[in-house]
Amino acid sequence: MPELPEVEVVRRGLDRWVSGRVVAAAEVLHPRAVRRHVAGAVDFTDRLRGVRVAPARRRGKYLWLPLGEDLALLAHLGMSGQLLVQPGGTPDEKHLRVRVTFDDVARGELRFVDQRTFGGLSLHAVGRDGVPDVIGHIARDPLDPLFDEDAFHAALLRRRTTVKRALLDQSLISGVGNIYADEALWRTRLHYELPTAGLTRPRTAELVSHIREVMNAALAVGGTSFDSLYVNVNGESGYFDRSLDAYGREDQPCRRCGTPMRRRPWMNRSSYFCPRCQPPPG
DNA sequence: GGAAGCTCCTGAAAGC
DNA sequence: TGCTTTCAGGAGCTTC
Repeated sequence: MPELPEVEVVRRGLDRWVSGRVVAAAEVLHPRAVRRHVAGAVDFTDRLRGVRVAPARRRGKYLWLPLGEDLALLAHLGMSGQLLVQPGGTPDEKHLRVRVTFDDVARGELRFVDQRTFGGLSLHAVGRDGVPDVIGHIARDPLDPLFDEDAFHAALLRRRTTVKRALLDQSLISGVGNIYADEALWRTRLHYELPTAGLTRPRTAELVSHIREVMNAALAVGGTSFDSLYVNVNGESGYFDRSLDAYGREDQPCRRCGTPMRRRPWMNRSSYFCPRCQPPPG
C-alpha cells in the first residue's frame, strides 16, 4: 500500500523515465481514474496533448508532474495505484486505467494501473509555490527539510483527538499511512489511542524521529510491498515488509519483549501493537 | 468549526 | 465445488 516511501520511489522513477518528454496522446480507459478532473476525461486528454513534462515533485502521498508555468498532472496512488513505464506494444494490464504516450515512442509509455480505483490522475492549476491548488491543505511531510516540528507539536496539543488519528490526518503531517503509523508508534512505545493532549514536546520529537527512521529505512530498500499491489515504475516490488516490527504481526512475539502482538479493529482498518510496550492510556 | 463515521472499490481468503 | 461474507485502506464527504 503506497505511503510516502513508496510514492517517493515512484517519483524518482518518473524523474528518470518521464521528465523532459513531450506528451503525444493520453487515453482514459476508466472514468473513475480521472474523477477528480472535474472537466471530464475528454478535457483531460485534450489538455495533456503536446505538453512537456518537468521533473516530478511530491508532497506526502501526492506526486505531480509540472506541465509548463501554471499546470500540473497530479497523481494519487490510493490503495493500489501503480505508475508504470512500459515499452509500447506490451499487453495491457488487467486494471489499466490511463495510458500516456510520448513523441519519443522508443522510450516507452506511462501507464496508470489501479485495481481498487481509489487513486487517480487530474490536471490542476499550481500556486506560487508550485504546489497544485487542490492539495494546498496537505501538510509538509517529515522528510521535507521545511517540516516544522514545533508547529506540529502545537497542532497536536490543539486537537482533541488520539495520536494515531492525528498521524493519519494529512493536514497535520503528510505521508503517514496505517502501516508506518503502527511502526512509528511501536518504536516510540505509544498506544494508538493516547490523547494527543498528553504528548510532551520531547515525546513528539521522539515520535517524529521514529517516523523519519522507519520511512528512510523503507526508502533504502524500495518501499513496502505488503500485498504485492505496490511496485515502482519498472514493476518491481520493495522489500521493507520483511522489516516490519508491528504491522501484520498479530500473535507473533514482540521483537522487544516477546509478548504476543495484538490486532484491534480501528476505524474500518486494523491497529497492531504490543500490549506490554504500548499499554493503553488511563 | 472540529471530530468521528461512512463510502467508494476489487479481489483474495475464509467460511459454510 | 461454488457461493457468500469479510477484510484491506486513503481521503472526500456527511453527520453530529
